Amino acid sequence: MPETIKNKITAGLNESQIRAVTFGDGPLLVVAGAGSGKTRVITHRVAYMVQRGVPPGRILGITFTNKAASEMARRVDEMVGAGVTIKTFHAFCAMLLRRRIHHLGYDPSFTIYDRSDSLRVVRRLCKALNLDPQYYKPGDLLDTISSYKDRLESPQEAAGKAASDWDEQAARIYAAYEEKLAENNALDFDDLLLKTVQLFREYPDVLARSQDYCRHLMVDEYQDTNLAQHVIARALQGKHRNITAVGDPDQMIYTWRGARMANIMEFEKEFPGASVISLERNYRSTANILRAASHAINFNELRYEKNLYTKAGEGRPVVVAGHYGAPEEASWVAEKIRELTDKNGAGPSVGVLYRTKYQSGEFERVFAKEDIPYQVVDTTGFFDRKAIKDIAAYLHLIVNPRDEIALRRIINVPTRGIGAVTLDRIGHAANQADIPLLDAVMDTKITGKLSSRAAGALAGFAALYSELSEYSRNAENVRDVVEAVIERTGYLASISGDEKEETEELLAYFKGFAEQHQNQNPDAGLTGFMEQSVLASDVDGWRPDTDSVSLLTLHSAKGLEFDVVFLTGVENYILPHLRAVEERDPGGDGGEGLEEERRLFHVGMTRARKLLFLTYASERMIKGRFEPTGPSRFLTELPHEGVFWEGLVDSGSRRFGGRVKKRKMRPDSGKTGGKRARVKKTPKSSHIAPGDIEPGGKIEHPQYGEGTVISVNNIGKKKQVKVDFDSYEEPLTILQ
DNA sequence: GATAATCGTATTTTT
DNA sequence: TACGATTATC
Repeated sequence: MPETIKNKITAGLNESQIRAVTFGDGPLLVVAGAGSGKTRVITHRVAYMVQRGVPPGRILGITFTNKAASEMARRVDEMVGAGVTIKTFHAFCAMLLRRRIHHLGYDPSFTIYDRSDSLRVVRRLCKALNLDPQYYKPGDLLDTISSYKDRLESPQEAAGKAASDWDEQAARIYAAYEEKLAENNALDFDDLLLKTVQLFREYPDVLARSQDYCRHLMVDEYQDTNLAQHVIARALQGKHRNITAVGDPDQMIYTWRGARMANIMEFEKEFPGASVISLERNYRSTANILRAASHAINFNELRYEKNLYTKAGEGRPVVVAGHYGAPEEASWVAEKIRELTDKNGAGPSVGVLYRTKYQSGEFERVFAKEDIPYQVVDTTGFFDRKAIKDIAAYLHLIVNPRDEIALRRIINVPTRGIGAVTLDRIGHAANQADIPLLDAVMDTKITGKLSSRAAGALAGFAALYSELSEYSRNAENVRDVVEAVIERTGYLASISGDEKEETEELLAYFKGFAEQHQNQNPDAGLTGFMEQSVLASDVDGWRPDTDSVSLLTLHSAKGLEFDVVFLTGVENYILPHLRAVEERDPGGDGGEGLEEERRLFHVGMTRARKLLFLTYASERMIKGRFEPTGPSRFLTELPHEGVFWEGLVDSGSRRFGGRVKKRKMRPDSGKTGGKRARVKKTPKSSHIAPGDIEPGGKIEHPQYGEGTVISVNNIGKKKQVKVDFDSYEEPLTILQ
């Protein structure tokens, strides 16, 4: 290739980035640390391939979220023009299945069920099998089913492995669930992957065609792939053996959704002859932030050794700040944000990160009071709203008349006098005749046997359905169909009171979305639109902005960056989250669960460009009770250099650095937990009594008593002092 | 069939 | 504490 083109593609890249971008054929793993410019590497690598003569249509890029897919598509289009396929695993599989799933006995108009649809199926099955929903919780059963499917395990295998009654019932529900979905001509999210694997395994010609198109496969966020996705990736590259997997084991935070560390850790074994390139230069954070984050993640055993470095300056120290409770923590954060924005009119982008969603409440309260603009990154998508799901159910039913879940959802919405009893009878009749529920509803021979009132109501619905379905067949575009459904069902008229306005807005938005989709995908039709609606949950496309503070969980912060990050609630029980640790290492010191929590901590820290604040409180309201929490063990894993401790440490710190003690149970408390002692309010001063402070010297602290100074660090006007107090196992670092 | 009362539960959430 | 989901009641 001519040097000039090569130069254009590699301009501004560092050496390992260039190696990754210009790597030739064969399997390649790019281990891309946080902030190492991996999106750049991927887009430039695609451009490089195109320059080398690979037709864009033969390059397939896979990402994890729609947001990532559209962002990457945009950047690739900019560099090489359109033509490269960039999709999520699920969208890619859906596309393939629409064309090929007839082999497996499904109709190409299949519905994709989201979690709430699946949950309805499971609930119905539990009821049918008379399972106690208190013990056999539908949500838990569904999670279990889903993880079987992630691992490509059939109901039979699940039954074989069952080690308890609960497992056996779960396997039974799994089998029934699969049957029900097939009956409904529906696939859940896992099926999109699973059926693709099945298709590849059973129909070599289908696989061969896909392989032919896949001269180069690029998979981003490989650390978060589950087994099914890994198998698909392996199958796709089977012919040309060109796979570029990009990921960072230190950012694997989705084990609970089936992510499998082995996929990336054993990449070289899975793809023989693979090369590995590490991107270690960080372009995002200051040296202090990067040092703190690297130091912390180094406590993990299960990782690729990486040595992140930056050429950025030291920056300001990472600040660790303790508070009495969550309200104080929130006020402190608000105060800091005020300081940051007061100084230089245009404020930095600020992210407030927390482990659990409920922690957002305290910040919202304080920010509202203090007039700090904020936005909570809310993951409850637009398509989860009831009104949208209702209208969508009509649309699903039009596309796929066998979709019983959709039918049951809307047959009496708006209310039209079709109650549970009527539905039950129709259901039985449909079962007897072995026909889809909708066919029974539409069959006057069947409905005629019911009371005339019920028969009339059903006839009304049947007429409505025929009308809508007829309309849809002849309609020019999707927006019109959506509008027709809203109008002719009289949906809005049935909503009363204060919800009306909101519903109106939602539905208007839905129409707008349909119109937009129509313009962008003129040929996709109603089926394509419905698929998009289910798969794209982040339609409203949130992005960080500098006009307001972003409040978000650590999980949703992945892939984002902010000038200033407040990583809050870095506490025992919260940041290594108690359940995450106990669930996966009962009675132990943490194990894999702890390592994943530590990765989460690391992900949070590495979101920061310039300033990083880590905050904790001594107690926190959990499940309606005040629980003593105190500084997280992760805080003891920070380096001494470049970390500034502020406003420390009260009685919660007794566990500082130590393992989490089992709390005493009251003898009479039947359930888990028991009553916990309330933390006494302690004075918040952490200053050491005056006197000479130097290494080796003895000091007396008003709260911690006597101790020996280990080291002194001058930071600005203050001193950071590490002290070995007689009453604590681990040395504490305090600020003077 | 709609509303009120009660119950149970609270980690993370994309596709 | 606070919310959603299920159940009880009219």
